[in-house]
Amino acid sequence: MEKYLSQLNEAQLAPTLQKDGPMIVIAGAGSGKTRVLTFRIAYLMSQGIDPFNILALTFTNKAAREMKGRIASIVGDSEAKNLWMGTFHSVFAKILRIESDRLGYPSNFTIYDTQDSDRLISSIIKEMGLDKDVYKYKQIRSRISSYKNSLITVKAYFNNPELMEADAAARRPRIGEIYQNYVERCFKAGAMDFDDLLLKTNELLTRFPDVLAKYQDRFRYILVDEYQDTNHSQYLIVRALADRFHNICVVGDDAQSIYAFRGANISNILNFQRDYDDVKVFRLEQNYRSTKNIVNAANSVIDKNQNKLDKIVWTANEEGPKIKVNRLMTDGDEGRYVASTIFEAKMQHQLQSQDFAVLYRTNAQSRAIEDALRKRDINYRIYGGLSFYQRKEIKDVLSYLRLILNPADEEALKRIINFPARGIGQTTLDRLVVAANAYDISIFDVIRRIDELDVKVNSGTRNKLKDFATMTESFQVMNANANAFELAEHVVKVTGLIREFKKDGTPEGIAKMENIEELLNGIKDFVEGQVEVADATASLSEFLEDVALATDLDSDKGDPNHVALMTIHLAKGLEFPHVFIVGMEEDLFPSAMSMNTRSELEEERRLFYVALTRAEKQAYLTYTLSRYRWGKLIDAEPSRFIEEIDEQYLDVITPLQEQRFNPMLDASIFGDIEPNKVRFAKPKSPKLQKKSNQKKAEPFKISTPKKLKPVTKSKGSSNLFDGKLAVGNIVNHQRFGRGEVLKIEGVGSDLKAEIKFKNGDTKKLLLRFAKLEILG
DNA sequence: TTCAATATATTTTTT
DNA sequence: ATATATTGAA
Repeated sequence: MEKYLSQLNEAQLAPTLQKDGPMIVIAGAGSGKTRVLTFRIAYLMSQGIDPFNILALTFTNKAAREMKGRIASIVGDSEAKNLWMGTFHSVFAKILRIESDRLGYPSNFTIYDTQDSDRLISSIIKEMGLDKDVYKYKQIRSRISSYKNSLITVKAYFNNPELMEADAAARRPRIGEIYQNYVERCFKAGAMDFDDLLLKTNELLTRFPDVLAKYQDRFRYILVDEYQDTNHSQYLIVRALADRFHNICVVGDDAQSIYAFRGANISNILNFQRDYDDVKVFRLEQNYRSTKNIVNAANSVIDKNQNKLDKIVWTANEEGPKIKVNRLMTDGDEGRYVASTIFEAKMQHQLQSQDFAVLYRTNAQSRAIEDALRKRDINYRIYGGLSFYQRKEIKDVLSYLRLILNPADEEALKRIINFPARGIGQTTLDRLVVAANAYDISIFDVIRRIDELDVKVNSGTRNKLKDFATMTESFQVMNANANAFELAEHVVKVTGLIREFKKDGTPEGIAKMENIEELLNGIKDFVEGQVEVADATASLSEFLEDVALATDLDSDKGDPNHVALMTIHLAKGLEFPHVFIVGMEEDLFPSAMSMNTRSELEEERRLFYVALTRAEKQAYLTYTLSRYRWGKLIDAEPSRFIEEIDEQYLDVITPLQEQRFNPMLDASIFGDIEPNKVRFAKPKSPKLQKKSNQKKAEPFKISTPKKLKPVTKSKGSSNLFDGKLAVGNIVNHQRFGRGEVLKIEGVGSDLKAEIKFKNGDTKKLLLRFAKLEILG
């Protein structure tokens, strides 16, 4: 153990050796917090703490796996195996299965994913005869989710006039009823959604003191990673479990809190010290990951946030190159720029694909990057997005398996009762649902007992339904004797799923076939890794649980030497030598939907902070002048976050690159500029200059060479330094509208104008970025 | 009931 | 642009 502890610095050592009592570790980006957690657990065990008594909650299953592996290498496999380690969802799903009968759930309850929830909510809205344009299922789902995460049960909802009034005021007075129906239907289907896994755990611990006592006694030492991203429901679970021994260690960084949108409550970490007496506070402020340039640049950004804990992240690493900022014409160019830069960097610096990551705000942005990388023959992998297990064909197979385990699972049944087509259409299904609700039994039970119930279906359909039930029951029989792989293989054959995709013959159909094969292989691997599980049913149920809670990050398939493409959210906790952050544009990053309140904007800024601090050696920022969104070419403006970085850390690249990546540079831009349509540019550095009148340009028209003038030449007359803009001018801004110039200040690239807009807002705009039009 | 054509929404992030 | 949902004809 000593040998390992010597790897830690003083700041890391202190929390590692703090054995008992409540403690918080405020850990800056790249400061080695995972190390501290790992060694602390190993240290606890070396001090004689039984691994059965340690609970470690992580943000992803992958993080848990890796940490467990590292602990195993210190204390040995057999000991490490007994640790309780995983995400909140996976750990408490396991506990809920053990204690399910207390809550009236079957132990093999289904876990509904978001799609299942959406479908159920949609059908409830339909059954209730509500207008689906008023009651949008996604909004309802997120509403229900936030109720659950705040522990507002249906009963609590109806006891809370404020909530009901708020929903009524939003012209959706029947949300409560939808909520109630949704909860009842989930219960009837023996299903829990993601939020239920936490909510029901809370219910379990509150309603049954003996259960609480049991787990309090078991989990004598609790560690929570990424504490800044816990929601209220998770907070209460942790507090309840830690209430007896107070051996609670939370680790996190308020500057990296990026999940408020799904209920994470940053005050959990900000207020931790109030929750317990004698909280020991540790700070890890030395960054081991990134260069000085990156650390300082990130600090200069996060400094703009008001709501934060005091912390100074610093590094002893080398200065490193500046952050490269590059402007491109379109998202296609952006992709090509990224691909070429990676290509060249690999050549010049002997780097590998795995040394690079491309991070973006939204999944939709991966497309252009992907295309460019593929053209350059650079290995890449897209993380997140539509995960493997969410693909239609995979969900269909899984639905059959789910139905075998839990015949009450309504969403699984609805998915596959007529796929492959067996003549059971919507009308029939609607009648079955009505009957199921009327008799208060599951749809599957309606089908099984169709002859004794009053259901209006003709005899042909009746037989088809019976065939379906018989088939499913035969699978159930098989499940008792076969392992999950044998069963899945059998199901895929007997149901005709394989045949369905084979006869398709299209490339898509073939891809689906391959996906199903991959799924079967995955099940096979899983079964082989589970040899010690004697009960075959257990293996299927565990597989389904793993699948339901799996993150795309968790699987490590394929060639590991690839460029990683992912959203910034997914990149949290990861690091790469070279990181591209693309789409640095207003309305995209920060997202148009997150600019309404200060706290939303601060979360976006934290997100940018997370993105920057992923980079070890070199960060690149790119933005475009226009980008395809909703299939249309939309003008873009550089993100405010670029100008929030202290300029000394930036290296703005010349727009000459533009011509290289897009020879179709539109030359007409400055030709048809209207006399008083003037734009302003940073005078000494034309690099960040933004052209106006993008809409008039025809990006796909190939210009004649003589029109291909360097961008910098034409700008003379439109340059601010010609003294065109003065205090008192009336200007028009693309987004803020008309306004009056109150003040001009700053020099060089810092030249700013304070403008009072007609909506009453006064804003200070950096002229290098602002797209202004002088009206008089 | 099924298939094909048309309409509609989607793009904020995820366990 | 694309995927899904809805509608209408066979």
